[in-house]
Amino acid sequence: MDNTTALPAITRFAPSPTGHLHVGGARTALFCWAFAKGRGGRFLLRIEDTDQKRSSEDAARGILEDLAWLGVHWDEGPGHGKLGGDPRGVGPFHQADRVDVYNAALAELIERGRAYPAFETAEELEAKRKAAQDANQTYRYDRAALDIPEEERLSRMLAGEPHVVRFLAPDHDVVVADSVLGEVRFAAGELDDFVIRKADGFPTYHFAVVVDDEAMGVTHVLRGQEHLQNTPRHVALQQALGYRTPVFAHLPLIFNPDNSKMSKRDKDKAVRAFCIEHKLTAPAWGGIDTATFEAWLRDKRSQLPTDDLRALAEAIGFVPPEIDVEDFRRSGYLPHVLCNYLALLGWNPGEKNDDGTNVERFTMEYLADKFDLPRIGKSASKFDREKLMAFNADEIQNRMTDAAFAEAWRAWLERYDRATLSTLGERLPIAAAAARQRTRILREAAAVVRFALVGEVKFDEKAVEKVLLKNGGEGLAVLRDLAPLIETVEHFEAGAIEAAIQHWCEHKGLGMGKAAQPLRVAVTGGTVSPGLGQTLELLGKASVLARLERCLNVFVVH
RNA sequence: GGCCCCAUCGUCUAGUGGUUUAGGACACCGCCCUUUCACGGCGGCGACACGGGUUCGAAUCCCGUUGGGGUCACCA
Repeated sequence: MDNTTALPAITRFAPSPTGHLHVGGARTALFCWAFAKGRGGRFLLRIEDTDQKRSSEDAARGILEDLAWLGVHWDEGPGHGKLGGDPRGVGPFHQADRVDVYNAALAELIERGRAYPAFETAEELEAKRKAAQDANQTYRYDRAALDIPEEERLSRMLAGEPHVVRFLAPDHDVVVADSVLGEVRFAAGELDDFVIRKADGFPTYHFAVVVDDEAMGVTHVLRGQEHLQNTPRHVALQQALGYRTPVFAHLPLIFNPDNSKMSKRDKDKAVRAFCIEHKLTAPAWGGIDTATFEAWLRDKRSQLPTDDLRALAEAIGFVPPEIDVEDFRRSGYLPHVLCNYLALLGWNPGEKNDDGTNVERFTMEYLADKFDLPRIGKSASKFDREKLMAFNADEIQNRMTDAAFAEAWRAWLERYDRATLSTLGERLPIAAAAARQRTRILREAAAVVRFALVGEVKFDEKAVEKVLLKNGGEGLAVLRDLAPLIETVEHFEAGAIEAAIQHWCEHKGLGMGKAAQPLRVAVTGGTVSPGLGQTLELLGKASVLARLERCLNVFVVH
C-alpha cells in the first residue's frame, strides 16, 4: 500500500516569482526537501515564471535567498552561492526558458487530437462566464471551437490568428491517488477543456508543470491542498501524454487564528485596521502621496508595495503580523526554529521522549530522517505565533550558548539594526550574555539592554520614589555607601561584582534586594534589568560610578 | 451555488477497535524559587461536534446531519 518510500525520490518546489516566500510555501518546500533528503534523493527548485506580467527576477532572487536562509537547500535548480546547478542536464529551471519544450509536447497533443486551438477572446469568454453565473449555473467551456472544421481550425492557427490551445478533457472519471487523502474521484464532465497555451504563446501552469515534472523526473509531488482541484487536470494530461503519474501528497492548509487562509494580504489588512482605528488620514511619512494612501485605505482588498507597507507600519509604530519568511527573519526568529515549528503544522514524528512528552523540538537532520507521508495530517492547522515564539524563546534561553547567541544577534543586527551594533561595539558579547535569558526573538534583545545604549539615564518617577526616596531616602543612603565599594572591585565582571555586593550586604545585615534595587534604579533609571552583576559589567566601572554620582546629585536634597 | 476536502482541550497534536478515569506542548490560572525582570520547579483548568448503525467492546469502522475550509481564470 505504501509506495511512498520507493527510491529514488525526486521532489521539487516550484514557486512563481511574484513576491516573497510566505510560510505556507516555506513549509511545502521544507517537506519536499526533507522527503528527498531523508531517502537519498534529490530536491529541485524550478521557477514558474510563465506569467510575464506578474513575475520578476527580483522576486525569484528573494525566494532563493529565503530558502537558503531557512536551510532548505536545493540540489538542482537556479544557482545561488553553492546551491543549485544542473548535474543531470534537465534544466533550464526557469519555465520562461523552456517554451520550446512545451511546444513540442503541445504539437504532439494536437497531432493526436487531444488538444485544439480556440479563437474566442478573453472578453467573449468572460461574457459567457457571467451569463452562466447569472443563471446560477457552473460555467464550463462550451467547445464552440470544435464546431469549426478541423482543417480550418489548424490553418487559422498556422496563419497566426490569435488563439489559445485547449486540452480535450477525457470522457471518463479521473481518480487521484493521494498519499494523504486517499483516492479522490472526479466525475467525467467535471473537467472542462481548460487552456494549456495562452494567446501569448506561454503555457499555462497546468501544462508547464506536467511537462516539466516528467522532463525532470519528479517522482513525488507535495503541495498545498488548494491544488487538489488541479490534480485531475494534471493526471488527465499525464495520461494523454503517456507520462508516469507521480505520487501526490496534498498538504493541509495553514490558517490564521480567525480561520481565514493565511495570505500576504493579511499584512495590509492589519495595518489598514490600525490606521482606521487611529483615524489616520494622511500617510505620516513621505513614501507615498495622500491620494494613494486614501485609495489604499478605502479599498479593503488593495495592497501597497511591500517596502511602502513596511515603511508605513514603522512610521505609525505598528508591527504587522509576520507572513513572509522575510518577516520572521526580520522579527528575529531563528531559521531552524521556524522550520521546526512549520514542520509541526500538519505533520509530527509520533515519537515520545523518555519523560513521556511528545517529540516536538527537533533538528533539520531529525526532520529529514523521520519525515514521511503517512504521518501527514488531513485537517488544516492554525498558525499559532505564541507557540512559535515559545519555541524560539526556548532555543535562545535554554539551548543556545552565550557565544552562539551573540553570533546570531550580531548577524541580525548587521542586517536590521546597524546603529545598535555600532553603539554596542566591543560590548556585544557582554550585552548578549545579559540579554539572552530575557530575549524571545532577536528583535527584543536591544530593548533588554537599552539602558546601556543611551548616554544619560532617564529616571522612572515611581521607581525613584519607591526605591530611592521612600523611608527618608533609605535607598540613597545605601547608594552612598556602595559607591566606594564598587570603586574597589578589581575585575569588573558580573560574578566578582555580585560577590562583592553580596558580601557587603551580609556584613551590613541587609537583604540583597536592599542594595540591588537602588543600584538598579541609579544606573538604569528603572526597577527592571538583567542580573545586577551583568547590568553593571555591561556599563563598565567608570560609567557605573558616573551614573551613581549623578543619581546622588539629582536626588539628594542638600 | 457546483465539485472536493476536513472534524480530539482555546491552539498544535498523541491516539490506527480493548493497555484511556483520552497523553503531551503552547496559552491561561495558582503555588514555590528569587536582588527586579526573565528562566526554572510543582500543581490546576480544559476536548473525542451531533445522531444513527457495525461490534462482546468505538475517539478509533460505516452512514447521515451540522459545522469549517478549499476551488471554480488566457494566475500559479
